[in-house]
Amino acid sequence: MAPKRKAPGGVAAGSPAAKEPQVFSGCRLVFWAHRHMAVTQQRAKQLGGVQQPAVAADTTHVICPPNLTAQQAADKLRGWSGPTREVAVGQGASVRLPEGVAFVTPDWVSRSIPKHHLLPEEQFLPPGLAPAPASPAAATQAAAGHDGAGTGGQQQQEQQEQQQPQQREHPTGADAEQHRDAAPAGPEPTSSTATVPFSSQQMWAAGQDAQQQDVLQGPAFCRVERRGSEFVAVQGAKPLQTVDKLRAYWFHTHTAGQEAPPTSPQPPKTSQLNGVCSHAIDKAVQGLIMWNEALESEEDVDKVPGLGPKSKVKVKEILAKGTSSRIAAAAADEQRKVLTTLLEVWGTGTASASRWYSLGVRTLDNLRSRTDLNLTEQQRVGLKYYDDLKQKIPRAEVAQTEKIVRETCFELIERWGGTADVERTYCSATGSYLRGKPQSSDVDILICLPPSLSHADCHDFLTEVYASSTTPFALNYFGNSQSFCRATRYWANTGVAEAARKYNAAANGFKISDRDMVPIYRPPAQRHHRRSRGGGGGSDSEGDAGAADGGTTVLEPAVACPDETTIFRELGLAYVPPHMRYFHDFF
DNA sequence: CGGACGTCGCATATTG
DNA sequence: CAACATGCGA
DNA sequence: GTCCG
Repeated sequence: MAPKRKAPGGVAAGSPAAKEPQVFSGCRLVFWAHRHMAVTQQRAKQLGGVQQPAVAADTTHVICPPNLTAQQAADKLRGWSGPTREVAVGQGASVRLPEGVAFVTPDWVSRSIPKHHLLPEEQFLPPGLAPAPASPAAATQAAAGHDGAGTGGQQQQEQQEQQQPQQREHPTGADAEQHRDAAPAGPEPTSSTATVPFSSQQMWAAGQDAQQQDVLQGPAFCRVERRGSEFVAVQGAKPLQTVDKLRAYWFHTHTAGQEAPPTSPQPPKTSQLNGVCSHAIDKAVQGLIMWNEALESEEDVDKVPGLGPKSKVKVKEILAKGTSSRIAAAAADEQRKVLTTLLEVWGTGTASASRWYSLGVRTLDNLRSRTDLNLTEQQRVGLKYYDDLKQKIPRAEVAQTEKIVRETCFELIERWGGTADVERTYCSATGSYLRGKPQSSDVDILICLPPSLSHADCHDFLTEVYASSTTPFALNYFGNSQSFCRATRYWANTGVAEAARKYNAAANGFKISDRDMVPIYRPPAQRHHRRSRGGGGGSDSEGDAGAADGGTTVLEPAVACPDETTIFRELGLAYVPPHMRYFHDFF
């Protein structure tokens, strides 16, 4: 513990301060966090916070490591004799915390700064100190700690798949699950082989109350069985390996045999608005996040993979000054601000936003009043419901929606004369909800009719109808986070030539869509000239056995996957349950 | 240095 | 009007 | 912005 060290470089604290809002004035802060928090500490102090060596009567906040356990907290608080409040933190354990002191993660500091005001402390409670639900059934929230730690906490954040930046090193939320998977800690009764209903499939198949489906908690080792049309089975830490494998492959950041315990640098911010560079920047950020050692010297920065010369300069600047000149520049950049706002209108991409800007649009009201811009239908809708669309939907509401749809669905099946194979019906919310997010920006419900009703024509009221043979692919497509989806496809494309060869001697990869998985051949020299645009459209040039684009050939036969586990197996990957299918979503 | 950086379907714009 | 190109979200 | 050929 010696949190009191100055940031490296000893840059005069306060120099950049001049006009910065003193966000933390009046705060008396105790830092329980570690070395790599030096910059955060420094910033908090620059902005008016007063650091204290230990909890005292006038302490307002304790900044904790995100993975702080109740036990650790208790240890650090030994010697505190003031008034306390008791918090039950699960497994019958409880901890006594000083009255009137807020316990928050470092995120509270870093997120409050750009907001220019203090964010609600409850939303940054370290999961280890989150009050445990009274009963398992009431675990509805705190599902994966998100709620307990902070419902949303980022409702109106820039990106919608929030909370991720802390992933790796900060086992909060769903990550906590992962970490427990990897390294079961004391109190968890991992010996139990109980089947844990961690996701909805089991609940509905068993005809149970949909309300209980939120239970993502439970013994770390989920042992899951086949239910309905889907498998959901996990055991041990393998899913994590798969996640890491895909992540490494996707980002090309093969950090030499790194799989160390949580220690890390601070998660960098992502920027939007970058068309082409974003991939490179994501990669650099990913490299930083994966890096498990504190960055203290410039030489340290040079060791991080994925950083090119430009990125290194920026990281080094942050290392030295605690901030980057680019941040101030970006904040002051009018055009950037306007574009960012315009991009928030659904249906608007960089092209439209830039065009409008060049035509003088500066605000949403400009956009509303202009008649010369020819908004698309989607953009009109997006503008009209701008505020509504920014609203997040609480998890409970998604659950309710899902329940209603499911009941109606099964009722309909019955009315249509669906038979006993109704067990092979799928009707569940997917997307971020399935991944355990405390709130969602939309409700995706995937319905797959049972084989006995495969002939049923529902096209007049459903736009997407999946044949039962395609449901595993649909699930895989809709259930995964975007980045996980990308990574999986990328892996299938280029990472499993061997497996593909077994299907077709000419194949060197697979192509996965939302309805099938087919072997493909892609010419090795794909990094070469390419024509204008891929042949997305209908049949063209190539005559026989599957069309192609850029020389890629689609081959036979398609891979038959009766369930999602097969997809993973064919790709040589350990099955990953839906709620673990993301890494670090910037999207 | 030049080119890729995932892939798809849909809606809309442009072109012939 | 059809064929193609672009923009967009997922 | 970075990697690859």
